[in-house]
Amino acid sequence: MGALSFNIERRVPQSGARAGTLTTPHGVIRTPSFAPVGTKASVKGILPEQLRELGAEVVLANTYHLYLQPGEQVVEKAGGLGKFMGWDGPTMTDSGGFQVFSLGAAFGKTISKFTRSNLVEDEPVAVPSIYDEGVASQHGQLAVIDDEGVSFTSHLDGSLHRFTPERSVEIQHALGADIFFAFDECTSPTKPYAYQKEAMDRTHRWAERSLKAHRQNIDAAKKQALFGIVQGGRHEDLRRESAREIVRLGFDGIGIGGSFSKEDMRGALSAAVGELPEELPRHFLGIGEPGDILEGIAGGMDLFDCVAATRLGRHGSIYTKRGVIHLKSEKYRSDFSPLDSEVRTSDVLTSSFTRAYVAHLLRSGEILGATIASMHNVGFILKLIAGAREAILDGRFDEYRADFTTTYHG
RNA sequence: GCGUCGGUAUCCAAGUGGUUAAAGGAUGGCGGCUGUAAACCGCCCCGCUACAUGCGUUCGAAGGUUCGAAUCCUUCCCGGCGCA
Repeated sequence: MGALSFNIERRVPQSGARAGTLTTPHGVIRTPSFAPVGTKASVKGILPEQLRELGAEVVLANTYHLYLQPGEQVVEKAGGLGKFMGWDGPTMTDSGGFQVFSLGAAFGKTISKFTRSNLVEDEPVAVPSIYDEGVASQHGQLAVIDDEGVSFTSHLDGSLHRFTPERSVEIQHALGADIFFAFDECTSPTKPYAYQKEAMDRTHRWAERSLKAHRQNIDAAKKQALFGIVQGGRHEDLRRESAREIVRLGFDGIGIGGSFSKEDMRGALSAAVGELPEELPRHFLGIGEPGDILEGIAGGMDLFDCVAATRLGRHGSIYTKRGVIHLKSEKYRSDFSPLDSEVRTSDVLTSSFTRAYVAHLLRSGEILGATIASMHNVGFILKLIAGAREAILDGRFDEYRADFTTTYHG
């Protein structure tokens, strides 16, 4: 089944890195590849045409967000996600599983995709007043999990909603992305082992139900590919078990999910990847920062997505060959050098702007500042990953990675 | 000239006798952000410092009343408005 064909062109034996092509109904993705995140059918601040020019080959949107607004029927009527947003290339949708985490266990906490090294829950953080009187305050979060699915309180208006694996598949069929993900539970790394195991088992049951729901829709199954998500937190035994189970179920591809601390990422990844067959495409969900992407590639991952590039840019931080710099910092006020003098991100799009100019735009609230910085960052990541692909094909990935990490400090 | 309202920290702006170095914004400084609750969030922002329930200096200026004043009184300076 499935509408995907994955072809690995070259492997780097020692590191596990590989380069290939993933063919979807809407075009080819040359892997390893990075999908800019367009949660609400918009990569914030960047036009689809510009994304293409920056080198993007696939974008990822979100089920929870599009279900709430504008509603999946609207996207379906528009002709699917790609048509709706004016992007004619391959698309992906995430299942809403991450929102189970960010609106649930992580709600009002400082934990996120990554946590600080000490895996102790931080003090709750102030949440916007809109939630004060909603259902949320009764249990301190906007998502509550049971074995069947998850009940959500909309972060927009407080209304109550429910996702099950079947419902998530149904919505994602309507959204119509080339690749979509099974509804999973992303756990907080602060939860104990027993809970990680419980949540992982639940994710496996949900995975099976997702697959079943997907296969029942013959039309959708012909056009769309479904990826299962490996969980298991930071525990390598659970990661192995999860990977085996997800592989056994027979998905079109594998996503590696979870929230962990920096130190755990490598171990969790390699434990999972060790159980994966070569021929399935592997997506590292929510990763990442430049160094993490290279580590993921070295660990055998093919696909990445991350909000960091756009969010950091919008917030005033940009990637440079030396690391992230905070453009709004005083020292760039009169810095008329290019955003990154050492890396040509996209020659025509952002390279002509100076740090001082973009800093000015950002400071003064001009939306063009967010756009330029976001484009710069997305271009930086896409360039980094395209370079990695070339390096793999040329058999010099290790040098490429070493070269990058010795100068990049982030 | 007369009347009237007003002059508060970088800016805007609360406060009108007593936990007041002085609410709240904004600007500014620093930090954070990894399947987007995020064009957002946190900390700092009179000076000095041993960064503390410390010292010093502040609310147009100068005097005064009071145990105590940004807050009350007097005069002066500056600004808005009205009338001549």
